Amino acid sequence: MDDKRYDLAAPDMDSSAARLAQDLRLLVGRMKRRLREQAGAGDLTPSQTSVLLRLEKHGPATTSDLARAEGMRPQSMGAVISALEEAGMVIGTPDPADGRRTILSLSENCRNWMQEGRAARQDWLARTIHARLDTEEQEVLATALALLKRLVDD
Amino acid sequence: MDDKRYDLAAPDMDSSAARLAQDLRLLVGRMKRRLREQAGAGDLTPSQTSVLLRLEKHGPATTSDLARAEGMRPQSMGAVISALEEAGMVIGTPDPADGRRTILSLSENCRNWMQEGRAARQDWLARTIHARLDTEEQEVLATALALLKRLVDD
DNA sequence: CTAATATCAGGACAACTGATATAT
DNA sequence: CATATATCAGTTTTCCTGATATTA
Repeated sequence: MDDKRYDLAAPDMDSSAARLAQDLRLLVGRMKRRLREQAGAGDLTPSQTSVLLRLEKHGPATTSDLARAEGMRPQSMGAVISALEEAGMVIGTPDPADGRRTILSLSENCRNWMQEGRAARQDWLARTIHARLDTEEQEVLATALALLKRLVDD
Repeated sequence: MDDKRYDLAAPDMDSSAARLAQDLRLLVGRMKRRLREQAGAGDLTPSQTSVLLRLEKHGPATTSDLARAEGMRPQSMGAVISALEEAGMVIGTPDPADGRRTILSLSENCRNWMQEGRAARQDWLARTIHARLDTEEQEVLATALALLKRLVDD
């Protein structure tokens, strides 16, 4: 049914997947840079933001839990956590039931910070989505994100 | 309280924007890692792939042109180009009309390589989109990508 | 002289791998 | 002993900033 090859060099052929791939690749690169740009101005890095929102949503977790959830190595997540602990956003307490584990949870300061909306105001991406996309467009984005998850979740 | 999952982080902002932002941030991180993963031994990096596809689509360009198009600094693009020149994929010739410029174009080898479909077969992302998303879903993705461009272009 | 192009040099960041100590 | 957690140390990648030479 599909004897067509994925031939990027033939513009006359229906290669919407290839075009989508290129657009997506470009978008990921730009988004990555944009997020990092914003991180310098007092914001948190994307990884840090993601961790805080995850802890807020799902409750306390260990470094390994978070690494699995974000799809990165425990060592890499360890560095993210260290930065958050240093910033006083996250507190680690030993698990009484398992001496290997350290349970990470949001600090009181961090909760206040979030409740005051400072997290949201400093969240460039959320701010921009809110400002630039209307409700209907946000729905399209939500649908597309679900599709994109299929691509990266193996 | 569980109903206020997202409200904690954004009491004065549309909660769906915050959730979308988190999902998108997570996706970008995972996609970035996925793309790098796939760039194995003889494969190209995402930036390199993007440059080749752009040259193929829009014709010869200078380092600065490409940097502008991809949203990065000329120095950064210079490194990408150097790698592609080293790999024999891209050739630079001086602009006779402007001594500052070097016009970059695809090498004969690179064109053959693309026409043989090897570029596409090595394009994990295009392959995966084709395999995992049907036509309708690809349209949703295309629409969403247009929206996302609005967020990063500015 | 000012602006654009390209490149050299050095740095920051976020991920990686490998090795190790400790607890289950 | 085998497995899981966490961390230390070093590396890689990809982008960045700053400075400089050259040409328009």
